[in-house]
Amino acid sequence: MTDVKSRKAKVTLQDVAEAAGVSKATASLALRENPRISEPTRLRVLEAVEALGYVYNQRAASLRTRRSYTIGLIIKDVSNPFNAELTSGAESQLADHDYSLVLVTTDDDLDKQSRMVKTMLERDVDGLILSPVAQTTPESMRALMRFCPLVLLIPYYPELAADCVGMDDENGTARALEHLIQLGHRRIAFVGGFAAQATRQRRLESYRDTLRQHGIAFDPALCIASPVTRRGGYDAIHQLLNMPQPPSAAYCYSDVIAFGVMLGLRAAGMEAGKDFSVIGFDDVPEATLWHPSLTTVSADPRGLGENAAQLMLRRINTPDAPIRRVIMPSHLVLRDSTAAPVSKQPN
Amino acid sequence: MTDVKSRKAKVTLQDVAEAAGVSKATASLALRENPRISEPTRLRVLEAVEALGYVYNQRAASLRTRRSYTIGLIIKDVSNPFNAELTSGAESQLADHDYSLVLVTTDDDLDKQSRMVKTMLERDVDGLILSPVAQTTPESMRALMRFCPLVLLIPYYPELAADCVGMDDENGTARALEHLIQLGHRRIAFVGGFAAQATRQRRLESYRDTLRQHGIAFDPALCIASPVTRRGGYDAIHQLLNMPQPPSAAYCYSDVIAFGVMLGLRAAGMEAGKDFSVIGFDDVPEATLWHPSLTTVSADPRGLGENAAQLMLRRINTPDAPIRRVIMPSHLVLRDSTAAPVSKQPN
DNA sequence: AGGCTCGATTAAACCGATTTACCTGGCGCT
DNA sequence: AGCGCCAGGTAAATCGGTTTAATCGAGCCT
Repeated sequence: MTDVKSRKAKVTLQDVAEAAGVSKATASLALRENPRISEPTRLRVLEAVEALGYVYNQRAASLRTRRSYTIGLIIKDVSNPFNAELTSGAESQLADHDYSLVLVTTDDDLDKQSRMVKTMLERDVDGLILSPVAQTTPESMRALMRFCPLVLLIPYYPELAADCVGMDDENGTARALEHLIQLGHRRIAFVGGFAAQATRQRRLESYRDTLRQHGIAFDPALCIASPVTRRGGYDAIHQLLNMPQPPSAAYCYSDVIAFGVMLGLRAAGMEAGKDFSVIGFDDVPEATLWHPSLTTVSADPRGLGENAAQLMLRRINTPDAPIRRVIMPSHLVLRDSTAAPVSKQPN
Repeated sequence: MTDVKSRKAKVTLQDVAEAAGVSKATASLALRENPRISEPTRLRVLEAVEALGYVYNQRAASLRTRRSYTIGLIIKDVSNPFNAELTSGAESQLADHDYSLVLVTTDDDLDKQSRMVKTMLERDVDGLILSPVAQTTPESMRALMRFCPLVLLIPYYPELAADCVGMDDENGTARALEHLIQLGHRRIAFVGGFAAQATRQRRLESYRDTLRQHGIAFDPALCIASPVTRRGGYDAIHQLLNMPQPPSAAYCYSDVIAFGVMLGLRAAGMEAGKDFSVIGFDDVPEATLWHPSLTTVSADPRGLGENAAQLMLRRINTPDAPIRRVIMPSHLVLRDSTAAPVSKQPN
C-alpha cells in the first residue's frame, strides 16, 4: 500500500517481478494465468501487483501482441439522435468483448474524413467502423481495407467486397406507401435528402415502384430534395403546399425531415394526422413524443450499431470469413401522424 | 505505389529508412522535421514514405514519448441527448488538438464504472474526463488522480482538488422560480432526482432559498423524488395532482422529467402552459419541439463538453497549473409551458 | 600539417510488455 | 549409478518507434 504522492512513479512489470522475487517473464506469464507457472509463485506475483499498485500497460503489450483491442468509429456527427443510439449500441457491444471504442466525427466533410481515417490508422486500431460521407469513392474504401478490417455503415457499395450493415429501405418504403395508399392518398410527396445519397436513391426507387404497382403515376414535382434537417423539411412542405395540386401526404427521408414538415404544417395552419399525413424514417426516440406522434419506419439504430460491432469482432477473429452484409429489417410503426385524406380528392 | 494485396505487409520505419538509404534514426528525425536533418535527405525520406505507403505507428511511438494523445470520456450513457451533445463538444474540441476520444459508458452502475476506469488506465490514456455515478466517493477520485489527470463532469466534490466543470445550478434555479412566482404561482413542486445526487441537493437548496426570499413557506410534500426518466416525471405529477392541495406549477430536475410531467398532465386532461406550469432543466434539443415547447434552464451541454476537454488539455500541458472549476452559466429560456395559474388560488 | 568547429548522420539504449528457446534440479526407472 | 524426462523458471529477442551520445568528414584557421 505505497501511498506515493507523485504521479510520475509508474510501476512496471519489472518492478512487480523484483518485488515478487521472480523474473519479468515469470511475472508476465503468471498474470496471463499460464499453467507453466506454479500456483504459489502466481500468488506471490499477484501480491506484489497489489502491494505496488501495478497497472497493466495494454499499450506496451499491444506492440508485441499486435492487438490494440480498440475499434475506431467514424460517423458524421454524434449529436444526431440516430447516431447517438448507433454509437451507444456499438460501444456496449464492444465493451462486452473488452474492446474500446474510439470515436471521431467527420461533420460530413470528405476532407475531414480522410484526415480522421489516417489518424485512426496511425492509432493502429484493430478495425474501423465507418459511416462514409456521401462523396466517398469505392476505390478509397478498397484502399482502406488493405490497412485494417472495415465495416461499412449505411450507404453500401454493391461493388465493394466489404462487411456492412444497412437497412431494408425497400421493404420499409413499400410498407409506408402502402399504408398511405390504403388510407386513400393518391398524391404523395417524397421529401428530403439529396440525389447523391445512395440510400435516398434506393428509397426513391421503391417509392416509384410501389406507386406504379398501385396504378399511381409518378410525379417528379412531388419529389423535393432538401438538407436532412428540420429546416429542410419545413421549407419543403411550404413549397409543396403552394403547388396548384398539393399532395395530401408526405413520405420523408428521415424523422428529422418529418419533424420539419410537421412544424411547417402547423405554421400553415394545418395539423399532421388531420389535414395531412406524414411518415418519417428512423424512429428516433423523439418520434413517439411529438404531438401528434410520428408514424415512421423503424430502423433500430442501436441494433445497427450492435451489428456493426459484431461484424467487426467476427472479422477480427476470423479474417478469412466470407463477407457478410447485414440488412436490418425495418417495419412501419403506426402512430398518429397519418389519417385518411380530407376527402374532396376522388379515387 | 506498391499494390500488395496482403494485409499483413506492415511497412515499418526501418523499411522506409532502408528505401531512402539512411538509418532508422535519421528517418525518424526527418519525419519529425528535426532541423538537424538536411532538406535533401528529408525529401528522400518523404519520397520513400510515399512510395512504400508507410503509416506512422503512433502506438509504438507513445511507448517512448509517454504520450498517447488519447483521452478517455466516461459517461453514463450516450443515447441521452444531453450526453450526446456533451460528447460531441468534447470530441470536436479534442480533435482540434489532435487528441482522440475513447468513449465508454457506465450505465450509471458503480461497479461498471470501476471496471471502465481500470480499462482506461490500462489503455494508458493521457487523461480521463469522468461524469461519476452518484455513489462515487471522493476518496476513489483522489486515488484515481494519482494515476492520470482527471476532469470531473458535473456532480462536483467541493472537498476534492480536481478540475471540474459544472453548471450554475443556483442561478438557474433562482431564475426559474422567480419566473413562476412572478406569474403568481405559490404552490410550486420540485420534481425528480434522488436525494443522493449532489446536483439535486444544490438545486433543492436554491429552490428553498428562493421561496423563502419571497415569503413562501417550504412544503416538503411538494418535493417528489423520482428516477430521471419520463416515467419518473409521469408518476410524480400523478401523485402531485392527487394531493388535497395540489401545486399549480412544477420545477423539474431535468427536461426528461419535465417531458414526463407534461405527458402526465395530458393524461389527466390538463395542458402544460394553460392549466399548469412546467419548467425543465438542460434545454435538450427536444425542448423546443414539444407541444407546448418547454420553458427550461439552459445548460449548454456542448459547451460543457468543450470546456471539459479544454480543461484537460490545459492540465496535460501544464500539470502544475492551479485547479480550475468552470461553472457554465445557465439561464432561463422562456417558452410556452408556463403561464399564470388558473386563478382561484388567492395570494 | 595539425587542431577545431560544426553540421549531418548514426549506433545503441530505451519504452513496457510478450514469447520462444533454453536451462536446471529433482524424480523415477532400469 | 546413469539416464531421460518433466515441471518450473528465465534470458534474450522482439514489437516499432524516439532520443542521446558518439562518429565522421569537411572546411577553416594558424
